[in-house]
Amino acid sequence: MRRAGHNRGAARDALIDLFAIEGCALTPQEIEGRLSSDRPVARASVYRALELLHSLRLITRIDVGDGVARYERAHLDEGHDHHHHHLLCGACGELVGFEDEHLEAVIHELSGRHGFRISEHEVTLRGTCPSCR
Amino acid sequence: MRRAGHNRGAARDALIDLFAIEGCALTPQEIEGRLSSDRPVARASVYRALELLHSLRLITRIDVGDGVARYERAHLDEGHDHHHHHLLCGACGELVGFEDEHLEAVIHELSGRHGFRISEHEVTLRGTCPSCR
DNA sequence: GTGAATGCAAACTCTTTGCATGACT
DNA sequence: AGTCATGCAAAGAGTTTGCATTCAC
Repeated sequence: MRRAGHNRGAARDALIDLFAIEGCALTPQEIEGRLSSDRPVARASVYRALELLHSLRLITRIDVGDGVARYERAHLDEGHDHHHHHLLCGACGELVGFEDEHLEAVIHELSGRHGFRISEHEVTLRGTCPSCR
Repeated sequence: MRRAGHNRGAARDALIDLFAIEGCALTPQEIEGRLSSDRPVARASVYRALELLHSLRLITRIDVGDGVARYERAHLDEGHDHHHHHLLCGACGELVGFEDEHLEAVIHELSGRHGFRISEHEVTLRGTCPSCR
């Protein structure tokens, strides 16, 4: 499916496998670490593969404001849309995903009202997780 | 009002003045540029003042995913809450703010349902602005 | 006068790029 | 064989930190 003019290679394969397993957001560092325990992958290859997958809309980039990028697979499976957003704990840094169809509905409705043609949206809630309260 | 144990200085004064004028998100680079046309302010002082104001909750940090931080004054005035979110044009990079009380209501309602105590939230819509269509 | 804020410059981290090597088709 | 992905190392950008100086109280 990604034979949209791109070959496969060790780094890309490994990245795809990782995203198939891991559902939520990962930083490039985490990705490099996980991959290197199996077969070492150069940092540059991680970034290049991430860029490619992102441009093909197979992964989503998330930025919670700590200066590092995070990526997770795009949840665009036909039928049930597993699109989700994130809760970030300011104390321990835990990042968890959540879905809310009401929120999606409001954003979708909103999208028609500002002259922009909206293609993506991102919602981040910050606070304190149950364990850190 | 920010005599919460902090003195004033040229850099902080200038930053506060700037945020009083400029309502929407600015990057540290933009801030340094604007301030330097008046009285030069060192980059380090910009970052330090931003950190301070942010820790005092007087400004908000926004990250739209392009690798640079943005800050704008916190719209927490009593009475009318001018809290807003952002539309980002992927083509020209323009960033504009919008308010939507319906969206706020949904997020507020949502906040009680995940065990987290939510203190902030951030919504970014990405797409194409009218001029870039 | 004392302590805190500022400026300068160097250090650090994350990310990107150039170029040669190696792999996939 | 030819093309494209990978690895390594160096470059680039944004941000942070150390230390001496200057300013605010």
